[in-house]
Amino acid sequence: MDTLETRELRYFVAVAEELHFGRAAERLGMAQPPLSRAIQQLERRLGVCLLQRNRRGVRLTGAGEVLLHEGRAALDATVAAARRTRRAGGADSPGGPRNRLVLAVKAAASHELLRKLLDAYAAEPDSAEIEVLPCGICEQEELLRDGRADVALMHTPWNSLAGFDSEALTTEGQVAVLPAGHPLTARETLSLADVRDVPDLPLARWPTHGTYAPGPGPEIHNQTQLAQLIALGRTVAVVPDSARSWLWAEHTAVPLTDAPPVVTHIAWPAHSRSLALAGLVRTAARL
Amino acid sequence: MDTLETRELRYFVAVAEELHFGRAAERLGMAQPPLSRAIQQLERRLGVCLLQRNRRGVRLTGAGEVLLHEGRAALDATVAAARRTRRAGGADSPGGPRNRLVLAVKAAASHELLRKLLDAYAAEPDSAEIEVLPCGICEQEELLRDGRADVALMHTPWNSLAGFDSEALTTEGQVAVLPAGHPLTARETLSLADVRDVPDLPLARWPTHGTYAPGPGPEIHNQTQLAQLIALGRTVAVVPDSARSWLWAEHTAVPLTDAPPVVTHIAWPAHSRSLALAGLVRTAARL
DNA sequence: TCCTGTCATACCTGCCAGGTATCACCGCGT
DNA sequence: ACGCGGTGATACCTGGCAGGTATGACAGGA
Repeated sequence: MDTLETRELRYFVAVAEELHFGRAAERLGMAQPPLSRAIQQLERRLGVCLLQRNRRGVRLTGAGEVLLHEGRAALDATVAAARRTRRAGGADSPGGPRNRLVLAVKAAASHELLRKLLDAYAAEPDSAEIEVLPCGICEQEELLRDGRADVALMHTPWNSLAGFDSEALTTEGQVAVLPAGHPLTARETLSLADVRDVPDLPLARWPTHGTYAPGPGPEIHNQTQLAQLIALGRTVAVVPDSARSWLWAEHTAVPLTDAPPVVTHIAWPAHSRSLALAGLVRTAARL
Repeated sequence: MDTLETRELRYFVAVAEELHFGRAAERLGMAQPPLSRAIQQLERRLGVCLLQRNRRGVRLTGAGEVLLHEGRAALDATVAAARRTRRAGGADSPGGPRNRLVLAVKAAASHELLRKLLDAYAAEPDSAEIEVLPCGICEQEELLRDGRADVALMHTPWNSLAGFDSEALTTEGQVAVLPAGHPLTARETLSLADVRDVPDLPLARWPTHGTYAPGPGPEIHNQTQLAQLIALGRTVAVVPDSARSWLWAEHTAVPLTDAPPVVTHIAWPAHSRSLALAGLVRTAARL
């Protein structure tokens, strides 16, 4: 009577994202009419108008926006359930599942810490196998939510810890990375204002949740690309202290006095009850 | 292909909870054979054995336990989606939905704070209507998760904030509530050890998530009952400072030196994006 | 005014969810 | 040893609904 089926949520989210029945149907691999009908049924069952059909496109109502957000969360939870169940599948005897844990890490971030963590955890008795899943800049939240990962290393203020349990591991300052020999490298320290408006060196832009903030600087996709652009004297970047480990000879790092500190956390879905995860977190907290 | 339907999750959770196909089918209002078949299909689709069918009952495998936990979370998320969408339904124009917020509060806890919060929020411009939903001792988490409530007042260390966003509002100490005239009331302060083992006054037990820890003291269901039992000289209780407001003449409160402080939080689902909620939280943080 | 793009309607069909009847199997009493 | 009760699995059928095709209604633009 009043329970939404996953299928209906999938359909609605597709339509709400495309704002176009035809394209949504194509994306779902079905014809448009049954999709229209399914959405109508959904609206009737909920007793709520979700979409405002003006000829020439579709708009979300307030209730539609709510269902889009809540429905996405619910869909994530269901695919996470399927994935985690499959993952737990191989080992079976209730005694020793010998779980695998998938750990999501921003590529090249917190490398030292990660190495220490993996070594320390492997030395524990009964440690599970850890699969390291390298991911993009802000992808960890999504990976945890949809079950592709069980635990992640996150970095505030870039990642949001909302909805996860977490434990802070380390705090570090940030540095400006400049081309070696640039006039600013003569200074002992810099402020954010100093590097934000260098005329010849626009500040590099990282994607936040897949999109780039507008600005003059180049759009950076990975660390190597960034290193190269800095070495070529085309840009300047603000990165955590620990990034010094991958700097080149053509780079110079200058500490920033007023950049927000970067805190590395280990984070996991709040409802998690895995013993292996608990062990990993305990190990991390002791580092 | 690989997406779990809500129906399948409902079925599996029922079987996993009952550990009995017949009873689960009855609970679901269906016959047993289709249920058996549905679970088999689920196992085949996931490629995982979820249940160990020993004649004479059923047991969960490791993967089954994972799916039970994750599936419950996913089901909660879907019913929450439906409920919140319905609730957002009445008002429609994208401009002013005039939302209602449902606020879950442990009955009689933080009464003063709640009054101040409601008054302050009502005085705000554009404040939404707040429906106060009184609930049991540890029910708030469940209400938030399945969408019956949008926001709650919680009290650590009793409530867990895992999976929610929250803002701490007040901190208070705890007091021991004794029958007036009891020898211990002569003391200025007490320690937990003092009240834990009073021979004639066993410590009252509150339910935690629906179950009572074992112990000698009486099982308390509500505050009136507790007040009466203390007044009759049958038990002693440890309660937050603010509970002094409902004490009787036959009660005496003595501060405890080593009880953990009680922190009142306002908490809400981490992914919430409601403007009305944001306003309420802002008001609360300013109190 | 036609044409185009959009969503809704009408109607049909095949599949699958669910029901009934029954089986296979085990434990347990006598 | 034998039947009996209780368990989950199998076989088979059927109705409803998900999904497809064809087409309509309607708005906006040239």
